[in-house]
Amino acid sequence: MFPKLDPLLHSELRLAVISILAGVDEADFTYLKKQTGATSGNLSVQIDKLTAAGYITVEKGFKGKMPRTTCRITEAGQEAFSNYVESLKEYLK
Amino acid sequence: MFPKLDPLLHSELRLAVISILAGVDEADFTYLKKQTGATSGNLSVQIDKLTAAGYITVEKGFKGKMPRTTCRITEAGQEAFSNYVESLKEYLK
DNA sequence: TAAATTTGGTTTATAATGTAAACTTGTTTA
DNA sequence: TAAACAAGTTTACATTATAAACCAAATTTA
Repeated sequence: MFPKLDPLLHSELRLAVISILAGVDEADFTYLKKQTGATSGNLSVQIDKLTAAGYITVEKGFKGKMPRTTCRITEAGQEAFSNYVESLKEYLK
Repeated sequence: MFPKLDPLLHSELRLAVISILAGVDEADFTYLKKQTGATSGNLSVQIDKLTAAGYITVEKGFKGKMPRTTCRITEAGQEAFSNYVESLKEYLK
């Protein structure tokens, strides 16, 4: 009856990050931080977890002289997100 | 942009419990356990939390000689649930 | 140009949470 | 009457989330 919810996505901040990334080509750390209102530390940790799960990829580079961390959702991430949404619907109706 | 999700409802088991209770007049412990597939311990703890939050009420009685715990959702619980659903939608689109 | 501040993060320590295992109390069955 | 079962509760542990502290490089300010 109630499907299991992917614990990696069932987290407020990680869900917000995936939700943002699902809608754009890429987003950098600073942008994600602004949009989510998260602290840097929390965001950093959650990005690591999503990366470890293979849901996003992280590319580190520079924008001028300043470091820049760019995130993208992967195919696996897109699928996990859509599965999560479908599962969640069972709980909301 | 991303509304805060009620942490009391953003939990797989508590959400399942509220989801069930939102759709029925009342449900007892055993029924909730079967429907959710949770262990008794986990269910007991989560019911306590929902009760402490005022989202459900618990009535203890007997069915014959056996103890029976009956749960109902409160007005506050109904409202919290519907708020939660609305908030969550912001994350899913 | 040296000191202070800001940017863009990471690491780590702690608090909060979730969960299973163990326990309790009473009942039914062999 | 002993063993098994029902209906939970308590407790201990593992996981998770989060903030605070930290770091390095760049930028601004005095």
